Amino acid sequence: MPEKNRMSERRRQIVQFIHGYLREHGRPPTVRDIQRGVGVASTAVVKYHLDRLEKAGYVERAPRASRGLRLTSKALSWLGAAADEPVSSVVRVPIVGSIVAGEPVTAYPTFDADVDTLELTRDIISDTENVFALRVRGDSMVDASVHDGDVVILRQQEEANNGDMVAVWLEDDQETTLKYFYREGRYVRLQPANPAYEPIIKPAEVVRVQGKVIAIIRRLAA
Amino acid sequence: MPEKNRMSERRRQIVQFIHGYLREHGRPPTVRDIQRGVGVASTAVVKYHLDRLEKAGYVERAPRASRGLRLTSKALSWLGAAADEPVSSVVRVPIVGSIVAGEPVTAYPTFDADVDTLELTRDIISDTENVFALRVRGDSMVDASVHDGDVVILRQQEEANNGDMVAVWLEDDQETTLKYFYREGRYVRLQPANPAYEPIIKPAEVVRVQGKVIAIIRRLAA
DNA sequence: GTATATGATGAACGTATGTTCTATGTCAAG
DNA sequence: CTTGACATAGAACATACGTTCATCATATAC
Repeated sequence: MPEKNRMSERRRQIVQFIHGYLREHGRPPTVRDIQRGVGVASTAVVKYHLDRLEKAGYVERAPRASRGLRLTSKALSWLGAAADEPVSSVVRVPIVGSIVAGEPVTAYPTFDADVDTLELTRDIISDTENVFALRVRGDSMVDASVHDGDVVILRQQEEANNGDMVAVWLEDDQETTLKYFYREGRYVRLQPANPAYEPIIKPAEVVRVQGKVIAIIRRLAA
Repeated sequence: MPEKNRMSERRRQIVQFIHGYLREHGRPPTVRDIQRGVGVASTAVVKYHLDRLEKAGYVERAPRASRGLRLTSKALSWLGAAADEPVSSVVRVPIVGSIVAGEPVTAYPTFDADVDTLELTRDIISDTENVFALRVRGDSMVDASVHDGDVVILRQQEEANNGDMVAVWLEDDQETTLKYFYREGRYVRLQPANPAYEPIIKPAEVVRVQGKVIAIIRRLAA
């Protein structure tokens, strides 16, 4: 079976060329620049790969604008070109996956090349140690306060204080959920943000805190 | 006596616009972008000033190439722009104020020095035109989906499409609120995100859209 | 006055450039 | 063998965009 995350050599070539051209000329290349740069005979080939790269989130484009091309942070980190950005209060955070009912959050990963990343600034997260992001998928662990498609930023930790919003793995239900955390003796009360929902009360030993939510970002259709 | 190094206001405008455009879009502007940006009626005017600027060593151009334009270090230092800041994906957005019941959102401000700003990355907002941020204060216009302390990112616009989340000023109630927008004939239905709340229905003429919400950021206690 | 430089206008013109369409070859899955 | 993704080619099209030109107004210098 073909590796799912393998990006074709041609695509890597193109991203690399764009990056080089940008550094050299101070403007993005045209489709035909890329065509010559990577050595293909048709502009349609370039267009084809740019479409794929855009869909994969490596490139953003301004339709019909000449040189309307920009590399995303994902592409830059993919190139290992993070050295591009100097000082900057920009922080790159890995998106380790999605919250899906039935699966635990995977262990905090090393910075693999093709881990999806999210760029944030220190205006949003002040500290970057052990910070990671999760994309919320589906409604299973969601109440009115967190929606499908939201990105939650978490700091990895096993303990939580009362009132913290945490991602927890429930051993017995075999699922991850986002809730407010309250310790009550040998039990843990998991309180949905929406007061209309009933709290979940579990023995402490089946509740595994995976991380504490430090920010929630919701992007609406632009 | 006119100073020898005095550069016309128009020229300063143009250099400034190029610099801003570059930071926002990651590519140089076209002649027509500049034309609109500085408000002249003919592309020939832009060409004229670009020729002068090139001769004076403020810009370099690649003849006949679209967006074949780059600012020299001379231009950058002239602008007081700290050296050659590489095109960054960081965007600074003004926080124009808070949403408070009883007050309209102030008009979109010019970029004053002492406006509070928020740094975001393009991973969060892709476009920066007319984007501003509001801090949500109090609960008066809030439902379960937006909380006190949240920051909402908006693009300023007077119209809205059905389903957009917008900030609207209600003439008769004299207050601003965040709701989903639905046009229904001569009326507008303002739908809270929380289905448990009742929609507000108003005649279209008392509903003034102030901007469309493109992102919501909630920071929890670190 | 007559010059001369500066700044602006509107209308072209030519080509650079993104996009679309049709067609072809390869390769793995069924 | 057929089917369907993937990659490529070539040609044509529509328009985005740099450029040129003729014209006009307003200064300052001679």
